[in-house]
Amino acid sequence: MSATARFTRADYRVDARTLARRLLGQRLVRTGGDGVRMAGVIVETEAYVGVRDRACHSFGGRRTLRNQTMYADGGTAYVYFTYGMHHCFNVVCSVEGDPVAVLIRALEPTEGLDAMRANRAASLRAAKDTLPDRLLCSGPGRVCQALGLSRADDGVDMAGGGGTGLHIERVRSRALPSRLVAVGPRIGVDGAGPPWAGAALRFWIRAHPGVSAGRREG
DNA sequence: ATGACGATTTACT
DNA sequence: GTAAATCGTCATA
Repeated sequence: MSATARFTRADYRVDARTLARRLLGQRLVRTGGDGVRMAGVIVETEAYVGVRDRACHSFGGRRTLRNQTMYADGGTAYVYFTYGMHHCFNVVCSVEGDPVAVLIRALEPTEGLDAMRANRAASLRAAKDTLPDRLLCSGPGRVCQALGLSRADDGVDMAGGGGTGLHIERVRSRALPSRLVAVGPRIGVDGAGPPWAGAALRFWIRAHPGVSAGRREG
């Protein structure tokens, strides 16, 4: 079997904007505790550029129990809990001590769809086994739910050789052509105010149906 | 000890 | 379109 190239430590040690752009079209792979492999192509990301970014958890050098993983080395998973019911999954980038990360907002699911559907349907009031593919991973909370990511995965090393159960596979050596990539303001950060609320730090594959609800234009 | 607040999603009028 | 759901974390007292 041919070894699929994984993103390495060096690949992750770049700035958030660069990584957010480069992750589009690459494959996120999650192996659950039961050995079930789930995967999807990353179709929407957001860059959180660090201490100067008012929308970023590490703004002003803030360092707490919740966000300390942002200060880890590039290639570390940062998973946090919000709104009392949802998790969000980020990939820490840059180097240790520089609290920068990329939020994974949406995937196009490609492997383990049954497991994802089971994970997602579990929380829906009307348990539907007919949940359409496009609703499996089209939003940051949905991504975590589908892949079974929680705070237990916070701090996991995605770049190490060992089977941490979470890594990114390089399915294209070149970045997506820019004509296929749309750029716009991040979602849900209005409270940060200008210029950060409106900064063009969200990246997505133009017109892709997997992008989070109502946000694929641009 | 207490109060306010989410990098969201779902359900409902 | 709007509003409810729901709770860990953090800042303030």
